[in-house]
Amino acid sequence: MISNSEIARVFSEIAEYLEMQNVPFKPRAYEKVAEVIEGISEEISELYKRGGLKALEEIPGVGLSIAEKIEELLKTGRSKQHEALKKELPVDLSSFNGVEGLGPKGIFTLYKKLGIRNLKDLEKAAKVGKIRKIEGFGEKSEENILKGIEFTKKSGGRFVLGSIMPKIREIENRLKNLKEVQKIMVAGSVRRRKETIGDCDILVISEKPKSVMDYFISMPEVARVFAHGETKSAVKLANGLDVDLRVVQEKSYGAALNYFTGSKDHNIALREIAIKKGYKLNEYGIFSTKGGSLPAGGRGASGGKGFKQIAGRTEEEIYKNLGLEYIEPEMRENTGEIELAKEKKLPKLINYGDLKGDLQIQTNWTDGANSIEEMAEAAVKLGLKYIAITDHTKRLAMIGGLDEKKIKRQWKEIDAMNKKMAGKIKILKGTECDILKDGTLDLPDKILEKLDVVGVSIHSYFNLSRADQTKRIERAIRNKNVDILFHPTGRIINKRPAYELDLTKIIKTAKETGTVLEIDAFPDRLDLKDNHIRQCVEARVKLTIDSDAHSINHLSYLEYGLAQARRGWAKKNDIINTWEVKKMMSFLKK
DNA sequence: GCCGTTTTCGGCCCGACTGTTTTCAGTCG
Repeated sequence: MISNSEIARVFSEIAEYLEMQNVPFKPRAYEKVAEVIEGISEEISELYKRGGLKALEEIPGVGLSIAEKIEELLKTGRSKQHEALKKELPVDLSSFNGVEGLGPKGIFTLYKKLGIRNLKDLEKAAKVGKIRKIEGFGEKSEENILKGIEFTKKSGGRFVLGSIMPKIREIENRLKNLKEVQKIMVAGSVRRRKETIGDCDILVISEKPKSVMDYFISMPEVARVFAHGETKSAVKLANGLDVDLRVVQEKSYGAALNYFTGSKDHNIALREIAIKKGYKLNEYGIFSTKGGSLPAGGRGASGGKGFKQIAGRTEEEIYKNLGLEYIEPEMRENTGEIELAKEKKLPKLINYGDLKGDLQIQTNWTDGANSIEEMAEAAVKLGLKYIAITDHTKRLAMIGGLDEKKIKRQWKEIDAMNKKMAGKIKILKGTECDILKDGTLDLPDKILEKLDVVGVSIHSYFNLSRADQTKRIERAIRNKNVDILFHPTGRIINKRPAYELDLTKIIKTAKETGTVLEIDAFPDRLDLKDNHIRQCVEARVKLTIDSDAHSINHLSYLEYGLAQARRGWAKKNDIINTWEVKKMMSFLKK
């Protein structure tokens, strides 16, 4: 059955084909629908099975015409319109992704004039100087295309947030230390803490933008400069990350921060609200459009001239003037937060720093790098009050998974360590017990019932059918000794997709059995992911945010799990390791 | 092609920068 992301890809390609042919408005409609579908956690096929065409039309951005195309895709796996467009314009759209500065119009021209269909054709034509001869292109654009091809070959794709964050913070701190910089903030998808980011937007207030820009484009890690202006510069770092720097005035800082934080859809919705109120919203502020006249356009024209600025200094006053509650950056995806903000009914999100414990930690008893004591000491430094030691079990023989005998020996060490560290931290006896193929567990019940924290997870047979995988997991969490399902979907970002499973069903079963689902905070796992988290919160299934640390350096990954929890609209009370150890344990053992 | 406490028809977000132009289209966010 065709998956949500495959459906989304078909629609985004239709959008691009239509864009190439200069069709008005439709591209945006298809593009929007692709984004929405990508973000839906339930499989569209399930939705359709349940409610037919009607249910499809319930999806925001889907009307009758697109609903029918989804139906066609579900039934035949293909779309006639998509294939017709592809036949008419046989270019490999995905291969051009990431060639900076070349969009649908450019691709169209190059196809018509030179028959370029893919990246290889493009490279060949550019190398022999054919592109510069095409009207609308020149020497410079040809050069940029070649550079773009080089970089897509090298990097390509999006960055895992947790792996790129240290670099971003380093640059942020360096800029912060410039005496010309009064204030600095990283905006964009980084501020919204998306699990992967395509680029990084940095905003500063400065009286001397030129010297800030000059410093920025000459940083040692800058590999290419795309733009270098008074208010905006854009570079690519040697690691492939695109970084944009914008200088704004203090009176527009809040508006700019809001604008550059996005998401795009959130911003569009805000602007529509502004228009209805007789305002204009742009990156300079909210402006009254009544009685003013439009400024002359053209190069260098700034947004607000001729209008009266009503707000813009802070984000708070932007939202306030639009009649909205302040919306946290992690929620700004236009998936219902604006409606709630209108009614002043936004949830109070869990805060960074709210975690008191970590319920998944590996040690050198199996594949971890550090001892129980070292992990505990590191946790104390982070301000945690309790941790669970959850080494793997014997099925993972390769890494020396614990059997009955060995885990009993580990208990003795934990007992001794608890004595030694009494008052500083509580170390809980746990396991990351393997779920076997049939859904039974890798340790006997008589061991499991003695543990403080029983986590279970899948490390084998990723290819079972959806029905079998779901049954397997359900059987495991129905074991009365099981407390938590670790990394429930098994995906590794940019490496491995989630195994086939019916998560909606798992959530239902977890609700019934009181099983906690995990938000594994390891940067390339983030499993559950944001929209799954939201599904759990809505179903009132409790969650835990764990680092899955394999060394003392990994404990700080909790931050990234917490960020996803906020993106999933989780409140403090939805997450059991925000509780004191006593309350948390009595919940698990209930 | 979608959508509606201004609309079931007539709208559809907005500005900076670049390259190739001599007034603007394309791209990006």
